[in-house]
Amino acid sequence: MSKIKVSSTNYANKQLLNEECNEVYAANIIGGQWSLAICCALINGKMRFGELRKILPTITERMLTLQLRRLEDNGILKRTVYAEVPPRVEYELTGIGQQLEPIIRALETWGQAHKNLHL
Amino acid sequence: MSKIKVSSTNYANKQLLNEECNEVYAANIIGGQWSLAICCALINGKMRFGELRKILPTITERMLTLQLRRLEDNGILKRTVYAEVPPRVEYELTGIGQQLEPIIRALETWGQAHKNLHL
DNA sequence: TACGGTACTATAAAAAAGGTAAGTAATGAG
DNA sequence: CTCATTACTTACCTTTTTTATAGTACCGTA
Repeated sequence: MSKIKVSSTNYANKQLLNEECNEVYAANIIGGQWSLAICCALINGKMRFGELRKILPTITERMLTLQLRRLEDNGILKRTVYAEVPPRVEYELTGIGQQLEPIIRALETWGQAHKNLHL
Repeated sequence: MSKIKVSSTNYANKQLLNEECNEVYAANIIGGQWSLAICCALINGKMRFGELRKILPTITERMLTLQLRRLEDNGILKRTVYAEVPPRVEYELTGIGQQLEPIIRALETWGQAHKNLHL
């Protein structure tokens, strides 16, 4: 995750799919390696950066920051900075972010069913 | 998409998430650039390779093949080869593949809502 | 014999995503 | 003054995903 190259075929293809298929558009928004896990963690309420890091023990700080920024840019979560030292930053789902919950639950159920099939 | 390096941290992280979160596991299965679009196309019934290619005009044959193989390996779709010349191959969703439909619809609705917010 | 249609495969390269390691700022505690 | 704490940032590197381009087998038709 970093800068995208707007001149690439890949970029053009993504744009095209995003325009034509809202489900692909949605999948792209929640589609980073850690995005869904982060959303899932925030379903139960706000959390600090460090708490998220504990819940996702193997994520690097860089990745956590990047994914949080992307989710924030996409309006999925809200970031609140408290002017304290040491700093305190809280993350919480926005309205549209909370509307992901039924989708997450459905994916969870489907994933479980799929796993059972492939035992 | 090709061989994965089982010794990479990335691979380990994915495995871990897949084990712990069924929703992430599910997202990984339907999470290629074209996978959802392919599933979507197949919701209305079986299709041939060439038909899929027409629906996704900018996909390369290689990508279409790779994604179809992956979906097949994951039991999302079934591939039927007819011993004819020129060859004919049909793809259709399996049972678990069809169970994706409500999820796709939900993603579609959510995607639309999200787009409206960001106009 | 050359050609067309279908569903691929092989190889290489580009682009995107993810990981490693180190550093930063501000402040209060010791 | 030094250290610990928190939430990052930066530069660089590896892995994974996607794209580009060319080529294959088969057989019936012209």
